[in-house]
Amino acid sequence: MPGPARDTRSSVKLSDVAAAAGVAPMTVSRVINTPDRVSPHTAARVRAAIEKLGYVPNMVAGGLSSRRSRMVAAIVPTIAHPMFAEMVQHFTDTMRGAGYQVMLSLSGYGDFGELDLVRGLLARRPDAMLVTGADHAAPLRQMLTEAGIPVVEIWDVSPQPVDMLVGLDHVQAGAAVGAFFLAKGIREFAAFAASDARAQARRRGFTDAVRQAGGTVLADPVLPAPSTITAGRQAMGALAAALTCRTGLFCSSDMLAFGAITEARMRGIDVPSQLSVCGFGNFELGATNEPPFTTVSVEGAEIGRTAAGFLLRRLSGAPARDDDRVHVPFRIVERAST
Amino acid sequence: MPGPARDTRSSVKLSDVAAAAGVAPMTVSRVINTPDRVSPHTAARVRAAIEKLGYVPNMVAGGLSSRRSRMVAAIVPTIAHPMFAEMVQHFTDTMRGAGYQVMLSLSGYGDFGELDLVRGLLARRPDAMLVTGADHAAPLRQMLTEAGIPVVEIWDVSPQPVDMLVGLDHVQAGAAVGAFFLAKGIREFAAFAASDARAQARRRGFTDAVRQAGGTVLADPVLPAPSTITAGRQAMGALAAALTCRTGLFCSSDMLAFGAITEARMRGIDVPSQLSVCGFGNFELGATNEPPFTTVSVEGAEIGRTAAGFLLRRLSGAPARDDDRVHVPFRIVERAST
DNA sequence: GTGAAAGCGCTAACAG
DNA sequence: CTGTTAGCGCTTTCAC
Repeated sequence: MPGPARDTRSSVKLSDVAAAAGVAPMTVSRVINTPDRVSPHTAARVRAAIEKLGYVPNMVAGGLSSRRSRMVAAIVPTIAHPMFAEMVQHFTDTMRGAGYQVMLSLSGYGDFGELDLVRGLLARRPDAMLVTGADHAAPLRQMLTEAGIPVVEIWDVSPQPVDMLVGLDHVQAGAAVGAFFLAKGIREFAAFAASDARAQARRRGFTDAVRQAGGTVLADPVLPAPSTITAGRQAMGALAAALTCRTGLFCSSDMLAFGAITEARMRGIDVPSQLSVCGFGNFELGATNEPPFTTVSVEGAEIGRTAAGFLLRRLSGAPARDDDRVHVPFRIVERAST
Repeated sequence: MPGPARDTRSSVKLSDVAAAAGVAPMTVSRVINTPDRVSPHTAARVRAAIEKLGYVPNMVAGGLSSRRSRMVAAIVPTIAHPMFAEMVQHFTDTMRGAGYQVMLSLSGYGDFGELDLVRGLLARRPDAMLVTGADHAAPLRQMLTEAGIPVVEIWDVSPQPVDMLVGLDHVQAGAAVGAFFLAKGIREFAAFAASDARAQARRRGFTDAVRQAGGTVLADPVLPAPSTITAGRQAMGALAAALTCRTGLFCSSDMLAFGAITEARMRGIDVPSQLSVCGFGNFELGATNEPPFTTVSVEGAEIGRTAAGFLLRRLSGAPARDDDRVHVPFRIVERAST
């Protein structure tokens, strides 16, 4: 038989409340989960007992029985990035508003052991799952599929999403920045991009676009992920000597752009007449800088809310639909740096 | 009897693996949890079956039975603040390294509904809990105590911690900044502080210290939490006219300090000769700024790791000790702004 | 080293 | 509207 409790923690359980209130355990369960199916009078008595005993329901037991954990798992690479922090914040807020707890996991950059991470999360039987990225290895895709729960992939596009998708087309975003510079008559370019796949996709979209239009790419160094201000300053230091005529610089993150602009100021390179700079992410940093700088704005909050909305719709029983795969829009916010 | 599964998700269970491997369910459980108590040969057979069937253990069931969830709950106000982001990152990393998943909850500033939040988390029967702040209302304290699990409070000090503590003395940090300015011969002061309790404690420590030394506090506006660069710029705009002689400005966050310094530059106020600025948090922003600015450094990473270490020690069965209540050190990092 | 039996605390389904 | 019954999938304990 099962051993004694490992400790005496909160041993008050549903049946204790039931006994105290003089009702069946099931009635207590109903008061907690479906109060409108209990007479107001009984409910009041039960609630008094709950209060008096300090009863905290055991959702582990409830989850085992009902096969619903009221919990969703979310995997993001980091929360140090304002975009993800904001997205996570809104995702968790929306989910909690609907009665779901979010179990957040930080995967770091590099995808090492993402399969184990997902397995560990699925072992907790979440009702749904959010994952960052849409380019998963086959075993991971399979595990996600076989879990039989709604899955939403965010922050990336894919021709073959596992299930739902709230993605951003990073290549297209980079290309848009290229077109933006080209429209200003700029013909020399540089790109600073972090090493992660999404940053590189933006960089590639950018360099491909400007080269196709006959532009020259002076440099496109790969910088460590996650991006830092320091990396931007250093990359700018290295680029400075190569600048001859007006150059369009695209940075895969506002952190890099901020560093680049700071370094340019120190070196007497004028922004925007000698160096035209566009960042990515629309962090507060860029808007309040002097000069405020141009950036690509992506609504992290909207990604979080949309992803949550998709999962909640499915969790409420709605079937899969065509429109639960969306690309989130981005827009170039033009400021004084270009 | 219980209904059919709500869905067909991953119906492969421990007993299926056992059947496939030709052993008892208990043996499969041992292979997963205590592999050294199973013969290598049997273990290999079981592992093959697990692999073949794609079995993912159900920790909900396991948790109900063993009364251990291998999960810890953590509550922080926000992850938008680099200090908390870093702390959370290291806390979760350390915990995961020891086999614990972290369930992160963001409480926002304002403490509204923190009791419900904690109740909801305890319903999941975490093995331990981290909470931010140490000044909790009585019902919350009681709930935490009665949960019977190790609790660590961080980021604040308290004469009466619920259990363990990894705290920072914010009043003392503010006072140290005051002393730092005073030692430079500064006699006029200002403080920009966010409205949250910790920021106000730092502000109070600062203003009390400088007033006690005969200094004058020109202004100490309360700004919205969380702190933004914009708020710092605006507060600086309002303060500018009042500056006469060299003034020491303490900001409760590097965000505010950054905004203040940017605004000062725009207004032709020289830093540090006319305005001496010290921030708080040691964000990358301050180190890379021109001029780099002085700040109070607190190791978020260390708080996270220490808190995790405390919980893990307790979880491994160690009793409460005197030294599981520590104050984390802070230090003033002097840079060009002072 | 391995197995069998007995629940962990809760809820689905059915009965009244 | 309320109660009864039978598990959810796993681990504890004890026996071999």
